[in-house]
Amino acid sequence: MSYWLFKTEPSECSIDDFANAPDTPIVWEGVRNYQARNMLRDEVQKDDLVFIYHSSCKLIGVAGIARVVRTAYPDPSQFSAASAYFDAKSSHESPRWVAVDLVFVEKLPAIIPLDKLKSLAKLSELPLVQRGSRLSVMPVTPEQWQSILQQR
DNA sequence: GCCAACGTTGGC
DNA sequence: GCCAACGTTGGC
Repeated sequence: MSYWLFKTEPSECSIDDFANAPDTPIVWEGVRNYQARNMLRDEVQKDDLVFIYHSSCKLIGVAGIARVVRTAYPDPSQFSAASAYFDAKSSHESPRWVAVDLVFVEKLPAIIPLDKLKSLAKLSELPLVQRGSRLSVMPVTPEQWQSILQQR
């Protein structure tokens, strides 16, 4: 069992979308970066736990926790011309992008803000707080996971 | 395979 | 909205 952190813009998909549909899998689609894709495809396993991180919004930080219920499969949005995530260079025969499904686990009582995460020495190796890092899917070590959870 | 130009991310 | 940093594209 591994831990992850996934970034999302809450205007697109927020922890409340999970909380409002606690038994409905959320399709985590739209990852369009190869490094992130490779982790989704090759490493994210069923029952892994995921911090849901809100970016590009007023209150930036870790908002809650979700659990993986379906491992990587072809991201449907890449085939949909109407989707913002449409990729004309992908094909059903050889899909370029993958999605996973997540379900709600927990909404944190308060967002753990990015400032706080940056101030924690134990998180210095977490790509999220490293200069220039833009990874939208990243691994979290058990120690980092506990360190973040302690900020609740 | 190099690398300039362009596009995207995401905090501020 | 700005812009630094990074990623991708495509001509050569």
